[in-house]
Amino acid sequence: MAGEVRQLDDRKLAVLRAIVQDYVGTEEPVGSKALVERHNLGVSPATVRNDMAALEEDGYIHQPHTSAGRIPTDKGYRLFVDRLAEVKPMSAPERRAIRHFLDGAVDLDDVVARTVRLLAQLTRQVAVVQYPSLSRSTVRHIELVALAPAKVMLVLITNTGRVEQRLVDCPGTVGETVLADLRAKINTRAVGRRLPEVPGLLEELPAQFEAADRPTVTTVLATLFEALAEQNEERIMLAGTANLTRFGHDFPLTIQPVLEALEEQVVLLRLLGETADAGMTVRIGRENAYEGLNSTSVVSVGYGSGDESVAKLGVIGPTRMDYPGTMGAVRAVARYVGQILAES
Amino acid sequence: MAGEVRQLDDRKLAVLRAIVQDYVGTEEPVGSKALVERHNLGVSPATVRNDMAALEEDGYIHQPHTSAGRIPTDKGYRLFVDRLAEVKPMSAPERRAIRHFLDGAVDLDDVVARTVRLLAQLTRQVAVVQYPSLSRSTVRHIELVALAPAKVMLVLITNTGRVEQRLVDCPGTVGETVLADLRAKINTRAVGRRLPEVPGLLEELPAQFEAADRPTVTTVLATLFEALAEQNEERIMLAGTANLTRFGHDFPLTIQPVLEALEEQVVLLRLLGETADAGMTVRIGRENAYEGLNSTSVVSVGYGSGDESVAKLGVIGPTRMDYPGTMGAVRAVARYVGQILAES
DNA sequence: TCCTGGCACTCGTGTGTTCAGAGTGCCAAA
DNA sequence: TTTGGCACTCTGAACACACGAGTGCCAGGA
Repeated sequence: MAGEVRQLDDRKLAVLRAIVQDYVGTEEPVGSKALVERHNLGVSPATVRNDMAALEEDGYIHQPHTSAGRIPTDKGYRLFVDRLAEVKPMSAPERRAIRHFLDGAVDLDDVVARTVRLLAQLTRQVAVVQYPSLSRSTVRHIELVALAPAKVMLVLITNTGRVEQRLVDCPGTVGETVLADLRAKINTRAVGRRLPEVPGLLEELPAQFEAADRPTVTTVLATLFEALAEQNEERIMLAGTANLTRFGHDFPLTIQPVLEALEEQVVLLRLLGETADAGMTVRIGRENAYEGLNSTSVVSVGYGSGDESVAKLGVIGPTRMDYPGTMGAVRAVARYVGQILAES
Repeated sequence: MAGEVRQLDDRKLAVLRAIVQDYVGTEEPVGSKALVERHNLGVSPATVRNDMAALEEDGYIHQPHTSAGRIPTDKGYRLFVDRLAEVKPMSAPERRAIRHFLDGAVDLDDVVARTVRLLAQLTRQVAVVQYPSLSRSTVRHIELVALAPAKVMLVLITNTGRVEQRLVDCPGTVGETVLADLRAKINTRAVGRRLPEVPGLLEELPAQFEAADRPTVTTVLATLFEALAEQNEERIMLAGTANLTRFGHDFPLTIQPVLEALEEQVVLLRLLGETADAGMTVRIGRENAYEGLNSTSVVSVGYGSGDESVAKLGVIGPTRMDYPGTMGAVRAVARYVGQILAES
């Protein structure tokens, strides 16, 4: 009886669902009596108590102390998300509002900024949006500008509207004609290609220049390759940290590690990096690798201009969050951002 | 006796200084007895009590409740900052560390990112750094790139290393020769000039082109002027919000409005905007216009590559902060950032 | 076999009381 | 003008206590 993996019957699942819903709503441990009052389960409190005892034995719920109500555990939320919750679709007016808000954006920075604010507002939690990644995007244009005799500004423009610039210190003076030639040759080969492929396509380029110019060419190319490869420079935008204070006064001390985690771009990038490419990822409590986020859940999803995702976005909230609503909002926002990016 | 503006004698000032120092250190109201024990004032507690009564009557300190110690008021901190505190210079090792940390930066973004983290760490408070403003900087180069027959990418590079790009939709097809001509003419006139002067210098440019090309030229120029004038797009970087939790548990509820204020770029920009151009600005408690920051102090200062400041930076902390230390750190960091910018 | 009502038990929370300590204000004396 | 003394105030901690919510278990019934 004990320890065995028990097949939970429908009513036990219904009880768990009810517990999660009530606890998310009230933020207070929920007892058997209150449960049968608010949900018409068709059974008496005593029956529910038996089910609760079973659920607790299996680790889905937990009692803070004897004679208190029950609280879902991470495992309980996991079951809820996997089998009991439906993603709650946004209402038509909400969808219109999202659409309208994002349509006002003027450039990539603005799209990301608006997205993250929107997400924070919709979910009333902390929102995170990763800038479209370089590695999946393609080259729209590469520009070389002579700033000084031996200084060249390199500008890389991608199809997602992202611009990277690098200052190149050349070994010698750079002639304008050489620069023009190089610019033309690079663009002919690279435009429209994905960033990671570009280095391979430009390898034979130095050989086409006179020996005297080759050091310059290789220097410029080296910097370009660096810029192309620099995936870890991926930026992230954050909003809604003020919502942390709403997390409830039951664990206000835990707010500090969360704030610390949010300041570490690396942590956030890794967090989003763990998102599956397709579908939505929900990491609950201790499922998160970073221990500062052990009492939070992360809902994240990829978004992109076409079928493929070029970056991730998500929200971070207490494990006790409204999963269906949050997942609905995250999915809807990701979808619309993708559309916006595809249009521009 | 009462209500009159009283000239505070030296000992009263010493008492106020001692109160501020102790309160900042202990975060607890400070009483007369503890005061004479920790600072050798050469008088008895009773005397100090008399002085305290006078200071309270004049509004420099305040009692949370009868029979509690005294706490400095905003006015008290103001007097302390204006007349009693010396900016505490950084030690030589600290200065070296600052220098070394900032020297590692590779581009403007990195300089700002490092600066803000450094400042947050040094002061253990929330740090804010404004990107070097466009209006004070000068044009290093303006580049025009044809992306498509009727699409031009405009890139503006300033002497502070900042890059602004704009996508221009032209009324008709743009010839490469026209573009080259325009690029040359713009750069001849604009390079080295301050951004606000540039529009005036380019006004007569359309007249130098053939009638057929004028719509394109004016469109490009209009976008350029927009980019030049866009001062409110000034960006800000933030770090150290986790330090808010250290603010002390005496007003943990006030953390929310502060977080909200920090999320509003507009608020932060206005905050820094109020900084005097020369010298350091300290805004204490209710001196801050934004009411969410009524229980915080803002220490800010301008920084720049030369003599003039091109942007501001600062820290936000509880009114009960270590003013001499904070001011020293802010000043030192601003100075070194200025140097870094001047070198690059 | 499963559900239900009843009952005794546990334990956290909120309330009221007490007590010690810190700090003050005031006064008279030096 | 400073000082020591003294009575007074008030907060915060510690403690006791009652209340109530919630549980586990058991015996009886469908």
